[in-house]
Amino acid sequence: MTENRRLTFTEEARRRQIVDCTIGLMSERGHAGTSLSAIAAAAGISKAAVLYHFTSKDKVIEAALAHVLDAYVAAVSQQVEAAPDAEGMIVAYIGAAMRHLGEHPTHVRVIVEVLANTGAAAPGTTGATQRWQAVASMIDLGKEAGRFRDVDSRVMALAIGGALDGVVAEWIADPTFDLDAAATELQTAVLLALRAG
Amino acid sequence: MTENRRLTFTEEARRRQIVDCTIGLMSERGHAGTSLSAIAAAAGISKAAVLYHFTSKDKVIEAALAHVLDAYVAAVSQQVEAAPDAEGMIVAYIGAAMRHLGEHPTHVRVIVEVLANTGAAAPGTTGATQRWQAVASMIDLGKEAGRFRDVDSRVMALAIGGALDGVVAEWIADPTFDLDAAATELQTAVLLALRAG
DNA sequence: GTCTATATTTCGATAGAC
DNA sequence: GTCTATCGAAATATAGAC
Repeated sequence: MTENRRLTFTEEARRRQIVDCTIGLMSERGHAGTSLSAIAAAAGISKAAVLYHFTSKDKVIEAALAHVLDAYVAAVSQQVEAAPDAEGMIVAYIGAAMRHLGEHPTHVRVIVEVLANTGAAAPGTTGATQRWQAVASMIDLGKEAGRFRDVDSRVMALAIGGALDGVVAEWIADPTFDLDAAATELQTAVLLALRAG
Repeated sequence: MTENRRLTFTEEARRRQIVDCTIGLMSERGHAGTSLSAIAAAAGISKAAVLYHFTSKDKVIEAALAHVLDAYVAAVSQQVEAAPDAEGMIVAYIGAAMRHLGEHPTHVRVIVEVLANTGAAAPGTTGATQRWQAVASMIDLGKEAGRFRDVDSRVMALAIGGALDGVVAEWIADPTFDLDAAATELQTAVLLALRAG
């Protein structure tokens, strides 16, 4: 038993290590540009060693995508759930998303690819749909409470998500870009665009 | 002379044909996933034939990126220049951009990649920077005229560009999505977010 | 000037040593 | 159970036929 747990533990550590390296490479070259050899080299092991822990290259990519999305959803939902009303949720969402992406710059490009590929690369979970639906329901909440205009919540949710990506992508390209200030600016703008009256 | 012009003409036609096929493939698999063989097959010629007209695969990709960006800029700037004031320019920009992308769906993914790669794949022209600067100067114009709030025009320009991409990407994934209605919704939202008072 | 045939490298995956 | 050695396919690029 003790032996089993030790093996499982190191196995998980290896998988985690491989996934981390893969995310790093994907953030530089994109998923199609990330070769198995590159992953193996980055992890300091051989190609076949990678393919032992995962059955194919696609499985590695899949695991990396899942890890990135999970981290994003976890970081964001935690903040959103603590908000009292629709406006607070939107503000919390924008703030949490940008903070998370700022703390995990290698995740940004991967997230954008997941959304761009529209589930083709992440079979089962259509990341894009998941994301806009979460924001759309926040907007619907605000509409029901009479705080927001009668907007198309799907369109606005997609726009907010895209705006986030656009701003964060610029920060990736230019690290001197003030991400905190941008988050504040975005929060204000979105509320102005949504508010009733 | 006549012979020279004829040769140049067919040469240009070939290049154009190759570029068109490349854009189609890139829109499906992304730039790293688009192989020289696939391009050649799509164009109905051999790999080496492609490499005669362009010196390397990267040059083909580069030409495709340039073509897509040029078409985008041309379509948009034409509409924007006809607008009388800052608000009209913003509205025209959003409308023209979404109409253009709607008419050229294969360009969408390529444009997003250009921006995501931040010039790494398109040496010389940093597409992302070009794009936000154009919108930012429209916003600055509105600020000077006292029509817009004192926003950070760079942040807002990036957000607007990102919002466009997000909405259009959804339309690609779901063709039943009403792009015209979304454009109207976006125009309204952006003006609300920018307007002074 | 245009493209076929070929060379070289790198890819993802398997079989089998330890 | 873990990884080295190796395979066949597909990648890009070149050399030379027409």
